[in-house]
Amino acid sequence: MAAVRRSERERIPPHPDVREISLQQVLEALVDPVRRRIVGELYTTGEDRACGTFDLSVSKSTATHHFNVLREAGLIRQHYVGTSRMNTLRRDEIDEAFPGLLQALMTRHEAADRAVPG
Amino acid sequence: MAAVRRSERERIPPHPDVREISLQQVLEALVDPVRRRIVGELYTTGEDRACGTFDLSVSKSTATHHFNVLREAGLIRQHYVGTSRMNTLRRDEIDEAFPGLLQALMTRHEAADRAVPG
DNA sequence: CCGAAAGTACGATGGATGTCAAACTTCGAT
DNA sequence: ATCGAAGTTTGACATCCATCGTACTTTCGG
Repeated sequence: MAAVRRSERERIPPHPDVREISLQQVLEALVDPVRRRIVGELYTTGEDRACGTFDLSVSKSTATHHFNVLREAGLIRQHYVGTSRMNTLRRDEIDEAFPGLLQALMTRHEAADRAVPG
Repeated sequence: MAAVRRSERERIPPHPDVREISLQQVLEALVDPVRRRIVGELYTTGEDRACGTFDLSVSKSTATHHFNVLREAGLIRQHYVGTSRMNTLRRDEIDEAFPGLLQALMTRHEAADRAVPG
């Protein structure tokens, strides 16, 4: 018997509900430059992206950690496609919980160095 | 005039220019609940406040540390009045550098626990 | 079935950083 | 001149967290 075929639900840890998202956790997630870059890329492209398609300067295990933090903070939604874990920005829900926050953080600022990486 | 009367300028460390304020530093400053509370009180009251008038749950030396971080991040301006160090929110300048950020962070959110403390 | 690809899990580690107490400085008031 | 109030400075400490390497799991293609 081949390996037990787990459903996607079982492979992906749970996502928090919109009502459970706390500002504290969102800020702790977005204060890290690597995580802000991830969200920035999702924000500008507006499409789902596999973990491996991001231009991150960290190892794979560290990247996994960052995606976990983002998911637990309620910022992204994850689902599997084959061996690839796809990531979606929960834009509408975040906007509902914290109006204007994402836009304020993701807008490219003149003086600010790394607001949104390309 | 016995003692050398130092000017206020000499007693207070320098403040960064608006153009030098970085989003990274602002986020690192505002991710701490104590510092976000300080900014929150300044934001809602809109008046200068001495360090001692804040309802913080930390020691004096820790409070000093937090005010320093906020000043170095460009979020507050400080000046002496007697032995009291007064703190002003640099609201206009922050709004210019990061439009909408302060409002998004300081607005009271329903589900979010401690967006703006009292 | 086998191998490669994409991630995950698990320690381990090094650097920040929030915290405090104690000693000190500065200023206003008595 | 002295005392207290307000803050600062310094040093120590504990904890958190980003990071990595290695081993492991799952899936897809041949």
